[in-house]
Amino acid sequence: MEAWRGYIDTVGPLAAALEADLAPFGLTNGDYEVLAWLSEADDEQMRMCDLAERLRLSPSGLTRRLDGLVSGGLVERASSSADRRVMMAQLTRKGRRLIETTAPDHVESVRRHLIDLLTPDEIAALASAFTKVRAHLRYEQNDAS
Amino acid sequence: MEAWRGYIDTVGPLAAALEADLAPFGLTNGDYEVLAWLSEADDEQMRMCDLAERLRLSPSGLTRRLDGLVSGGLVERASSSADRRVMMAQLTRKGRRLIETTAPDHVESVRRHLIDLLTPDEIAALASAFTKVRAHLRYEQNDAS
DNA sequence: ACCAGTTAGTTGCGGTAGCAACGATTGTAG
DNA sequence: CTACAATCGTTGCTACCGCAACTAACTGGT
Repeated sequence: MEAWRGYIDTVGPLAAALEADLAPFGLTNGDYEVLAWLSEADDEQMRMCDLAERLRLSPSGLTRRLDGLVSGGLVERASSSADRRVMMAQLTRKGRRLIETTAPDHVESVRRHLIDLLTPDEIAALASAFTKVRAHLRYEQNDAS
Repeated sequence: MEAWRGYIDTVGPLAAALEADLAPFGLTNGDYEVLAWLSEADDEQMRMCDLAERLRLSPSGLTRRLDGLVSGGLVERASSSADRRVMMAQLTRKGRRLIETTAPDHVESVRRHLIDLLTPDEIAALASAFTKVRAHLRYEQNDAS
């Protein structure tokens, strides 16, 4: 049970530390995640609803997060020709440049604050543990339907 | 690095699942934590600033969180006789009853969603890992001062 | 071809939290 | 003793996010 209290006291501050490292680039953790997913997607674009699922955001949350990125010129909205309901979030050239310069720094930040502090065994245990927890959460979710 | 992505995708939903289990009692995770800390404190009361630190909340955040608990009759504000600047958050009888009935359920919820899914080795690795990360975060924080 | 049901995205609203500013009190030096 | 600094809590402001409601568009059965 002290593992639980340790978890509680670590998760928040860890996220805050990563966010602080990202601040010089003018990005929040959430913004970074958007750009990272888009940069890995085909044609550097994704449907809003797919993106929302990836980011574990509600549709409205994603709409507003994208508003910020659009006004910053990092992402563009483009309507799909195949389905006129869907809006594609499309990475701009500026957005691509920013994520490319930011990513190495962010990866280094994650290493410094987390990965490099742990033994390979601990990292494997973490990965295994979170996989199990996630599987259980998904199971419960489907169970309710 | 897939450990990291797993972490990201697990932390949020896990907190949401615990919050959902707490909802029938009319409590959020944050409210529960306030009551839990107060119930363990001497005289079931704590100074606002000490409580804010424990909860990793800013002073203003705690003020408003307490507003909610006070209007729900679970906590009272009491001024300190020793130092007229400080306000004590004091658990009420109603608050004590609620935390006493809620706590077993919450502990069971944490077990079900997390602890019982893992091997003892994994739990130990988690505890060890978070302790290291927390120590490193504190070190950096002091370094900046 | 049409209508019910589903899906996609946006908007209004409420709840929560951080920062900066403030008032009040206490501690510390000179 | 008095001035200056530090501490404690609250409030205004802003930002973020989820839910519910809404519009628009697609889908499937008849």
